Amino acid sequence: MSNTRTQILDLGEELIRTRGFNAFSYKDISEKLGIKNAAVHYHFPSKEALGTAIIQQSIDLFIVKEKQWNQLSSKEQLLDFINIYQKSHDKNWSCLMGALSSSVDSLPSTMQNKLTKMAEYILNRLTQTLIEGLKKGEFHFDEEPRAKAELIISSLLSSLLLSKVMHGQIFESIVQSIILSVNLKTK
Amino acid sequence: MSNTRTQILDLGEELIRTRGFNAFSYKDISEKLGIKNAAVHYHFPSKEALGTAIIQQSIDLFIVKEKQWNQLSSKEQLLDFINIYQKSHDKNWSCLMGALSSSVDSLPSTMQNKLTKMAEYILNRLTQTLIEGLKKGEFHFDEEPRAKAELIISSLLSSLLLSKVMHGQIFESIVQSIILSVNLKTK
DNA sequence: AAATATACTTACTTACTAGTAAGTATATTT
DNA sequence: AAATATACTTACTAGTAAGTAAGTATATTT
Repeated sequence: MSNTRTQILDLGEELIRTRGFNAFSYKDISEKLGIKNAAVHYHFPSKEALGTAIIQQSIDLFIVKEKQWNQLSSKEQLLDFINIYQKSHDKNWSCLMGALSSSVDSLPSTMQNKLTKMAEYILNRLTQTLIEGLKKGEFHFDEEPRAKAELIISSLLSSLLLSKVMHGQIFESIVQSIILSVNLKTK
Repeated sequence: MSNTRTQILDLGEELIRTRGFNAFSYKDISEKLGIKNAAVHYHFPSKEALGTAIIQQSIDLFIVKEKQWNQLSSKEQLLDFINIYQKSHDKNWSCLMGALSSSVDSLPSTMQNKLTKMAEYILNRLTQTLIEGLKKGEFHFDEEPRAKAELIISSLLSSLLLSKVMHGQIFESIVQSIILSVNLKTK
């Protein structure tokens, strides 16, 4: 796998997560990487192919993370999950799901389907972490684990989006709320 | 104010909330309304002008709603707020904030600024409702009202986005979580 | 050494984008 | 009745979009 291909994928992801899928062009990528737009088409024949590859890369990355989770406590798994969003927040990027779901009706169906798979994959995995953490007594909450997972993912996704628009510390505030709501003692 | 102007505003809002600001053109609007693209430019000289007018329309609508709230209990205010999102969910639309914040870095600064104002306006108003509801004993929760308002807005915004991508009842599930978390007895 | 595969560039096409200048029909005001 | 304002259409421009066909330099394989 060439370096250029990786650079295109990474820059494409950045552009999607800061500007949105429909707000960047192959020219944006080729100029920044010092290549011609046809070179981008060489690696990714269509924007649809690039888009799906970027989503797939994100899924692959999560699968790697997930494997590491098996060695961690449920509490550590949740904190590691939150940390993914923390890193995005530090760069003032939204998450891929937040970036793409808002314009999903304008996306090619291959991207829509991959996005659906990604969402369900991540939600299922976080639900699993919550179920196990409850069983082991690491978490304490009354809601259904799946509903709790939906709430956690939703609020993290939005807090990245709203951080870009609002002043104040909404991301930090949301993270605090999440941690309190599963009864984790972090101090 | 002409009917065409209103139709452009409404269709523009629909396009933003289903496809995103960068995924529609004046052609999409003119064709659907049976007019020429120059007619759209007559009412809104630039896409930036159209975009800011759409955000402003949304703010104006919220201000009207807000005035009605003064006659309602805090509980009713919250349910009415949730109902705004319910109506969007019924149409499978995202909210304007969710639709625009994800691509905020690609938007003209006038739109960015108006979006910031809208976010802070709505968040302040919901915080006020929560503070009053707490004081009057209509709500029961331990968190800071502003943090609670952030969590409610975030989770509603995201649940609209994720509804477009995931199967299942995430919107309904999130609404239930919110209602439980302020200790409203709805039954 | 020749053939082939990889990673591009050059040069282009077609289609669409926002935006504009000038003209026209109709309604409203003076 | 004439002047003006409103709400458009016609016809265009300049720029950008995604995408492609054909060529080239370099590395790898046979």
